[in-house]
Amino acid sequence: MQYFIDVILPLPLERYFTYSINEAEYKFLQPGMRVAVPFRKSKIYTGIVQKVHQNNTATYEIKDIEFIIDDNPIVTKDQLIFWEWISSYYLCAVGQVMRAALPKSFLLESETIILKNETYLLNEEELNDREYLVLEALESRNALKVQDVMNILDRKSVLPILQKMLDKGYIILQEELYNTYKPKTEKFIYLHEELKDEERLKMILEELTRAPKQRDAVMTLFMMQAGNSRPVSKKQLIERANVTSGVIKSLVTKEIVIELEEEIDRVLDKKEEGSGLYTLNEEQSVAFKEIKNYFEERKTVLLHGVTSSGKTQLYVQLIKEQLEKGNQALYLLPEIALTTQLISRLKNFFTHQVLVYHSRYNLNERLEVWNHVLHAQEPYIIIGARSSMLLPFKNLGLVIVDEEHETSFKQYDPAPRYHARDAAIVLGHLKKASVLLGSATPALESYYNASTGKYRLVELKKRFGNVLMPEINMVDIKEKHKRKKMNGRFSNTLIDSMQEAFKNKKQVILFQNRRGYAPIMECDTCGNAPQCPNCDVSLTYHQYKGQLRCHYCGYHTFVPKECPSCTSPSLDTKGFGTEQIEQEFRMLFPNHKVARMDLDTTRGKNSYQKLIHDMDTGAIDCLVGTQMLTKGLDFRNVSLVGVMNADSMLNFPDFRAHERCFQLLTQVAGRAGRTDDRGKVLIQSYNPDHRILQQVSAYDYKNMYEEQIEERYQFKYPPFQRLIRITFKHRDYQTTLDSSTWFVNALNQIPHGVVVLGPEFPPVSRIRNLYNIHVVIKLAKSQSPEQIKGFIMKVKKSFEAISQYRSVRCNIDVDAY
DNA sequence: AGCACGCCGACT
DNA sequence: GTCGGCGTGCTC
Repeated sequence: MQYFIDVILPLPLERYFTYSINEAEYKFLQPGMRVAVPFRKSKIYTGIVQKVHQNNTATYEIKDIEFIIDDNPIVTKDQLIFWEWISSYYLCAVGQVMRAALPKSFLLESETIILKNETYLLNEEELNDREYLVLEALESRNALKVQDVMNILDRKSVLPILQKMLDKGYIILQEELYNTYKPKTEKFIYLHEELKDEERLKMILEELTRAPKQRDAVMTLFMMQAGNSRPVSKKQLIERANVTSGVIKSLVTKEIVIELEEEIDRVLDKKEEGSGLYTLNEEQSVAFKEIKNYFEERKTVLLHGVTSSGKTQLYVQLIKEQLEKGNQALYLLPEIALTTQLISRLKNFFTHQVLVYHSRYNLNERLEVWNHVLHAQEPYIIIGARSSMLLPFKNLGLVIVDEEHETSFKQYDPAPRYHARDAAIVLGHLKKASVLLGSATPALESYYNASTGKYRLVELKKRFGNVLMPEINMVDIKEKHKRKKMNGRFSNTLIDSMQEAFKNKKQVILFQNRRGYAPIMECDTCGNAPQCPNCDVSLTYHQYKGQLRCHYCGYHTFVPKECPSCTSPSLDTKGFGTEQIEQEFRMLFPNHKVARMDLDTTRGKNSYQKLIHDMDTGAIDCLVGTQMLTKGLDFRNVSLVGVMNADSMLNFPDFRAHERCFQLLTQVAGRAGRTDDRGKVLIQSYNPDHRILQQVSAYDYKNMYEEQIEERYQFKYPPFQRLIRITFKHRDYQTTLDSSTWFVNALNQIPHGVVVLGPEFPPVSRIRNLYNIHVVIKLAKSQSPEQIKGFIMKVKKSFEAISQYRSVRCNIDVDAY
């Protein structure tokens, strides 16, 4: 009898790989377990068992597995189904989904190790220089990695040399498997068993009279142990007893105390009871009941609640109910919204364990979260970004996607290019869990789904505590310029309102969706503007750093003193970014503190947290920032929000530009007046009568929705048609164009009746020296996406077989954002 | 993807 | 000759 397994490997290959196993392994192995398998010449990879079976239809030689890694599956059956769905819907290999889902620490990979062959008696005469160098290095270090040999010989290709040395018998090559996961340990100190009774303890203490520090330590330990069931860590003891580790060491030698190293949990902190108990107000209670009714119908619910209407309180209640039933609950948020403040606030609400999962977690922490979710000893609430939906849920009862309109829920690179909101709904179906989408400015797609009955709509129209929505006013800066009422980028209206806010000891937020000082530096004489050498964009002027920077590839140079083209010294800037606003603020309000929040100021590890903290404590009077400001920040004392220029957002060449502008402006506006007093918002624009700006100031989401959805219908965009975007990238212009043209022609030869647009250069057509071309496929809802996707993959396969186009990168992005 | 293999031009 | 570049095929 022969036995086989099909294995998923973490590679972008469109198939499973079959390995043979023995009978015992056949009985033991289950889908979802990890196995180490040989792959290619000598490498060893980690695979996930997808299927255990006995059908050998293979025409090739099947290898045996190396060994089994797990005793129990670490990936659930539902996950395997989910991976399969992601792979087929978003057109990528299952292996890529596996890569994205599994914490890296789960993936053991082998590395070639070079050892000296001790049994070979070599004479130095026969060695050439390189061989001598390698063997000499092996004398001092008994093992080398391939990388080490590269460094020693100072050249790239060392494998042929090593191969020769292997043939001659000088060295031995070995594949070493790495397991990067290391449990975290901490040292704990226990009183020796025999000293537990007080009599003995007293004796010891008397013996220690001549060592007062040691005596202190023992007493402190005794007290700490008495008042607490938890073991005392060495660190704690040293701190409390105010002794050095040497003191503890002598106590260990005297066998008065015992030191034990124990594994500790990285991700579950010892839980103090959750305290935050909310009572829902009337509007919230009604919404709460509605949501629960719709969940009974097994419908996805869209919660459309104005900013600061208390959506979070509803989430907390719904999650609590699930936890009480013993279910897990998943709370998805955009990465940037996952701040320490928010997480600790949420943790406060729950008596149950809270697990957090996002990109700032290191590999070991992620692995521990995975294991906790998988083994689910008790109900957990999992708070996380996009990728946390790929965790091994057991009994998932509820998924909440907060700020569901956020485009960062769509992953772009690398594949799988999935949308966490859409995939969460599929996950919900699979796990029979309820799904709630929440936003103050829902994505048109979601609102459309709610209006057609695919989802159910629940609304919160009032702010919590009956705070009024901020008053939004337009400032016509064309007019202001004419009347000379502008001071730099600030209109007199804005300045007056800021003065008033500061007078009332309130804070101000200024929004400008562009970082740096100015997006373009230009020569007054010849009009030349420095471009990025690698990308097809102008360099942004960063005054603070004295640099010109490219926002696409990170290229930067010093600011030239004169025009590089005509040597004229009169260089000027065009447009403006947050740096310029910050600078002008300092001139206008020299007595007030200003800070800037954009990618440049939040790069450091804690800088983001610090800005939020300074804002909370009032150390900052005014915060200038980019759209980073809009992501779920909750400042209590902001009374005024100023939008420096709304026009750049309106003139963006994208069919979602208007929707995004509405969302962005509504979200920044929502930062104003979140507590008692009514906040104020001023939007400066050259086009104050623009429909979108009018809709923003009137809080008329409905109207915006109806107009935009009409346009989407007219021009055949989502949600009426699906978009699949194929991107071609290559360093050569002509190759990029030729290859994409070939692809479009091939697609058009298949009778399918879908619209293929392109090839077309996107607005920034060269990034990091790669030319980009887009081809967009528009799919009517009536057309079978499976069939079309099948066609696309077929064309892609033929495409990849063409040798001239081999080096062209070709990405498929389903439901591109 | 990523790696071995093989072919080719450019050097000591 | 030998080094390193790049195109091609293939992974159970």
